[in-house]
Amino acid sequence: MITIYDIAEKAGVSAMTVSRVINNTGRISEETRKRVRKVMEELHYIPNALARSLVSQKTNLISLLITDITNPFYTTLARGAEDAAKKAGYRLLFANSDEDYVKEKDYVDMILSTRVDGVLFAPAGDHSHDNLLQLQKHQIPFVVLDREIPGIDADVVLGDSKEGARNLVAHLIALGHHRIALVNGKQDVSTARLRYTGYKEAHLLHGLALDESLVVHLGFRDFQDDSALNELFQLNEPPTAIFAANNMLAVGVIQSLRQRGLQVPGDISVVCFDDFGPTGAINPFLTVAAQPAYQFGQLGMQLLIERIEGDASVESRRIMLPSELIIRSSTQQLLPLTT
Amino acid sequence: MITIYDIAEKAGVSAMTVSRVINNTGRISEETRKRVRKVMEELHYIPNALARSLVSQKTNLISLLITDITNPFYTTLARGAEDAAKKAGYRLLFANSDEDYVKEKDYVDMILSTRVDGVLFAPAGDHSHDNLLQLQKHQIPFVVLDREIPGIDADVVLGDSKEGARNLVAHLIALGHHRIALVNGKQDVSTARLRYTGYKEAHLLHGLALDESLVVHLGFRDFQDDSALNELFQLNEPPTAIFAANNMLAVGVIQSLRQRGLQVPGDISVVCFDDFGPTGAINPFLTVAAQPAYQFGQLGMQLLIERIEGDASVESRRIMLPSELIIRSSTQQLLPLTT
DNA sequence: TTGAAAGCGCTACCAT
DNA sequence: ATGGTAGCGCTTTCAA
Repeated sequence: MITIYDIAEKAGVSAMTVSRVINNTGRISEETRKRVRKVMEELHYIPNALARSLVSQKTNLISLLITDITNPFYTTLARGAEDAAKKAGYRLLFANSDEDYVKEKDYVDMILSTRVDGVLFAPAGDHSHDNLLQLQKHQIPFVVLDREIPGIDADVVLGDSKEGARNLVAHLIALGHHRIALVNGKQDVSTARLRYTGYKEAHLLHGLALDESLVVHLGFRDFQDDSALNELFQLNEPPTAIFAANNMLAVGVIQSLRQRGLQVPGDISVVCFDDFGPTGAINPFLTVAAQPAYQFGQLGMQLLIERIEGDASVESRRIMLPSELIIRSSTQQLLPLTT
Repeated sequence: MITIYDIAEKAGVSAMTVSRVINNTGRISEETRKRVRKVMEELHYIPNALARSLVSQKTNLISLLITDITNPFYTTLARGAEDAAKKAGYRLLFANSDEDYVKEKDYVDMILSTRVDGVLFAPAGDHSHDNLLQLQKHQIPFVVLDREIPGIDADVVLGDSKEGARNLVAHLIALGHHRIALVNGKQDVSTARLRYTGYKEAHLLHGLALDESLVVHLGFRDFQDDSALNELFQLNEPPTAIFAANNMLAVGVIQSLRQRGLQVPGDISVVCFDDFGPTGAINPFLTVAAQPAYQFGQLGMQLLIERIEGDASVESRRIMLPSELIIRSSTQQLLPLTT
């Protein structure tokens, strides 16, 4: 491996001078600079980031932890984060927790030993608390994304889950639906709780009675089989519309409905939180509350870099991004029953 | 920051003993081991991977370079790579070249200075040659994914583009289509070339004349506007079917057809290479040649780790994964014209 | 079973 | 404008 000493020797200067040329620090004569540069190129010299980081205590690495890399919401978010990181000269260390607290903990350990400069953290849920605390204890700056964790005071970029849910359900109510099922994520996730709240608020607001038998709690990725929907359709008065609390659940719901021979929106209307990314454009079908995923990543990264490079003692910031109600063809006016 | 010296002092041993406890090397009395372990926990000690790597010359980092993180083919591939890496104790340094040779070069420089143990490299195209050579020059093991690069001798995991294309086109021909357009990626990408070859072979095989005016060369992500399709529909005998050379192009094609008021498959059939990941299940619509994306990543990572840990002088391996023809509702029998 | 010394490749600090 | 020295946190090597 070529080191600055190899360069120094061949260029007839000291290692320090080479270091200065690499970092553009201190005063170096134009002539020396050129000579050193030339030798560096001849020897195909590449600075060793490891050594550099060890002494500078700065890795220029930021860890991005997401919960599901196959979910377009998170990949779009990742692009936003990546673009912002690159612009500021940071590399991304990538991790995927799979909505699993144990995997998440493993990654936190990795992150800690890697000495990243900061972490962009999309937590699996409330129990991520301990993992976040672990970061805090070791003074690693982080920004929380998408899900708020009770008891953790940190910069956070959130979507407005309550309002988005309210709009989605209000839209269904306006179409005449009053038996609206909610297929939700687990209640240890703030977004699931808030979407539930929004769902309830919309009912309240429009004078609709709540029926808890219409609410199904799954995990945001737990739509393995559709037995969970069985109860829904065995009710005396089954739902005429379903609100899926995120895009992955919506995929499961739609598949399940298809298997049951139910047409969307003919037999039942469906809405969900989150859009489907670029490939969703192939068939813009579902009525959704679309979150600005790219901005989640971009803004989060900006906040994080400010923390890293600026005054770390600034008060925590809380950014809430609105979602956009996009009405498509999965919802329609409820037709009067011909019973 | 807590170091092994802090631990050593508090435990009343030398730093070396602490190091041995951490790494489970050498012979240590059970008593000492326990004492050291206890102090490490009390002080919340986390080994510094930087320092460790600097001396061991091993980072346990593998860089995964893909061309498009919003493409489900690559995200599914990434999951495969991640799972295999994790199993073997490697972390993933993530990079996204955006099908851009310059971005790719920037990332290669980063990779080089980071001293990763290896690179899983999905190249932008033939001109990635120089970037790959750069890795070779610095003796970084790598495995090439998805696209073969002329002049680069390395392990490579490929899909069978030629056969997949042949099957897709043969399927269309069997349905009675004989005016089949190809909307392809750029010709500096091996998969685009091979899909073109497969397209031609299918024509040949089934005694169909080739018409170059039916072939449109875009980039795999360059479907900004649909003017490219104008010529296709101004032909005397416009196509009755379109073969999009990958999933992202298919999205563009479908959108464009919709804007032109053409029904798929009623007015025109569409097929493409690559499937659409989990969210595609919401509306399994397109007839595709689906590649085993997860396996691309998993196998590639396995090959890479073998290279890193095993005998680096083993001859290059070339794995070709078949694609699966999945017939869905975007293709139908060509109806006789009623002119 | 344990420890001391040297050094991985680089930069901060103090000299000149 | 340039160089020497020390040290970042760890492991390798040799010694006890």
